[in-house]
Amino acid sequence: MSEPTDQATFERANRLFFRLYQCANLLHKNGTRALDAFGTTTQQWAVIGALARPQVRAEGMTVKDLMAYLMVSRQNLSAVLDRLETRDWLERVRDVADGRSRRVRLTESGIANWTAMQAPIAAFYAASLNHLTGADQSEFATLLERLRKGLDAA
Amino acid sequence: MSEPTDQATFERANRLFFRLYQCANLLHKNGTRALDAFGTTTQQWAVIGALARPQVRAEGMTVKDLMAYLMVSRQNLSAVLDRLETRDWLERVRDVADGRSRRVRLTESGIANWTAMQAPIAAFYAASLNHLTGADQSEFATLLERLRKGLDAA
DNA sequence: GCCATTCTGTCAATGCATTGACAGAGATCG
DNA sequence: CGATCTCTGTCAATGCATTGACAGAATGGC
Repeated sequence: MSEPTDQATFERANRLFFRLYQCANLLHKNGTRALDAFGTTTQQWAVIGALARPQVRAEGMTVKDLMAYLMVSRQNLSAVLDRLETRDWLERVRDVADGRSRRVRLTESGIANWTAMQAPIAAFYAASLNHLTGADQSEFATLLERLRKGLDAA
Repeated sequence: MSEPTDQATFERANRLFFRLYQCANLLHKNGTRALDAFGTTTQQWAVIGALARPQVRAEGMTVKDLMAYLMVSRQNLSAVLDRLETRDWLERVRDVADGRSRRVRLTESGIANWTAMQAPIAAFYAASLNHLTGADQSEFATLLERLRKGLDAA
């Protein structure tokens, strides 16, 4: 094996990012379609999923922490939270410890809907990961995490 | 090694898709930032990159083929093409073989800008892939391709 | 020639995502 | 107490992305 040329290195990276771009679009499109019955997008799915975690469910998360967790802007997150709050899936309550913060918490209705969404989500996962073994998926997640670190620094 | 439980399988998939979601957002944000000097987004970058390929550059691509290649909707692509056309980076010319089609082709200005963009793009690639070896990247691209097939079917 | 199909474009609605700027309320520190 | 910083929310602009619906022009089959 000889050293790859700069050109080959560039094209390899190009292929990688192009496929990432395609997968991201497909995730949004088909993920949202999978949750069509709930009128829920992948972004809302991510927000609810974050709030439904066992260690979070009871007390909720501050907006700041949710921003950091999802890595989206405050203005963007605010709009998504507004939509979910309007539907009564979550509520924003003042933090007793710090009056500036608001804790975002799933309502009972939100938890019920999240529970109901598990079946179509599992089906979506199964169909999407059809060509990937369990080991592939673990490796995949590791590579994504390394890429995330690099993208964060870039 | 025992068989993984359904719960573990679900959580592995969950982690995978969440990281994909994060990487996609970071790609858009930081990729666009890398091309800030050109006022070009990652989406426009993808379009120009498709049209700049050697086998395409001379004759251009039809809108239909570009849609299939990028896997985006006609209405979305149309707006992106409008912006690039306004900046005189590309042109839409009638296909001589089929009057319904229009061939989208880079202008000289578009090609010049694409050439100038190569350096910042290479720098972005290098920084983003800092934690990934060449072998990692090849493996990564393969996994993304398998996921794309699954997502397409889902 | 006529009809159906294809290719493209547009209009409208909705939602995601960024940035910059401004504001108010609460916390913190001197 | 007063200045500063933090957390949140909002307004505005821009761009990406989807869907559904309608329209016009060109092609192809019969």
